[in-house]
Amino acid sequence: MRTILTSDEPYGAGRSTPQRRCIAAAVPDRAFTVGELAESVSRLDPAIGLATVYRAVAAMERSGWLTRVGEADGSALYARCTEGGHHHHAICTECGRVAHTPCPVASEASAAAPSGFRVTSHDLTLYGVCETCASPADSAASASGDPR
Amino acid sequence: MRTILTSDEPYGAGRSTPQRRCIAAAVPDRAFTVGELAESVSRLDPAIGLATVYRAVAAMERSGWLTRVGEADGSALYARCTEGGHHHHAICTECGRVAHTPCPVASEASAAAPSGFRVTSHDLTLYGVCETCASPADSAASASGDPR
DNA sequence: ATGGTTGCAAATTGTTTGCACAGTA
DNA sequence: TACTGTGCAAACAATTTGCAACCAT
Repeated sequence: MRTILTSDEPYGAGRSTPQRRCIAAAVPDRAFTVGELAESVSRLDPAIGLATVYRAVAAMERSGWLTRVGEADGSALYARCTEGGHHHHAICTECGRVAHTPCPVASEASAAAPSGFRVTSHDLTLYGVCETCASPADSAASASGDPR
Repeated sequence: MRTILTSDEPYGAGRSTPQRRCIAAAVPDRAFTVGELAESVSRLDPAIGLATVYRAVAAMERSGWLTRVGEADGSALYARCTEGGHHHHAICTECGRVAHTPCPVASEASAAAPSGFRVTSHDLTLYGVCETCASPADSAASASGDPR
């Protein structure tokens, strides 16, 4: 259902406009909120409005180029996710790096759920500290602002 | 950490006022949003304001009498949860009934998480249809409005 | 030309907070 | 009496939407 996209097609849906190209270029390699992305975008081109970023993120998510991976405080967290298939995300609370993790629910929780309860969907997100951020000597790890 | 409370102490913290007693009485035996609760409360006593309900829910949650069990659309879902220990919730999308389910994460996902990633917390909520709502002949099952 | 895209501002929604007053302990 | 709780309205933050001008196709 999700297509692997090349860097030439930022998000295989909709038109390619300078704004969207700029927004796609500003997408970091970690989890981020739309607000954070808008801030980066604003540094590249102050004329691009917040609403445009929101709409672009929606389009990117619709096409599968971006995935909603969780939420920090009151805002949604997004990240690039080229992985296919059903899986979950492990988000480092220090630097925002996102790792994939297999789904333990299908086998365990479904069976563990109350008898008669048919699980139709579930949400699972792991929060923690990644290996890089755990290394004491690694102070240069935390790229920019951290989610949560 | 969580105390088992008797029905005499709606939420073992703070004062007992007519409003809070009313709000506690309006808490349904299923998952609900603060908005839904406020509506029920309003039927019992139209003079009670929305802010008061929010503050009461916050107090109830603080004392452990209520637990945040998930979220529907943009709003938080709460429910009474007397269970102790670490566990998760299975919420019926038809009637809102909440069931407890053991946590499959500690054992599975942590081990499955990328090496070096130290999981500090996680969120897991199962959505589905409960046994009662699955029974075709059971139309009287869905109590009132349903979450989600 | 045609319909998706953008900016801006205004509107929504869920939730919180400031303040003066009322009521519990 | 000393606070905590209440009501109401205003404040807030995240996100969405209406609309007119624009521009990629």
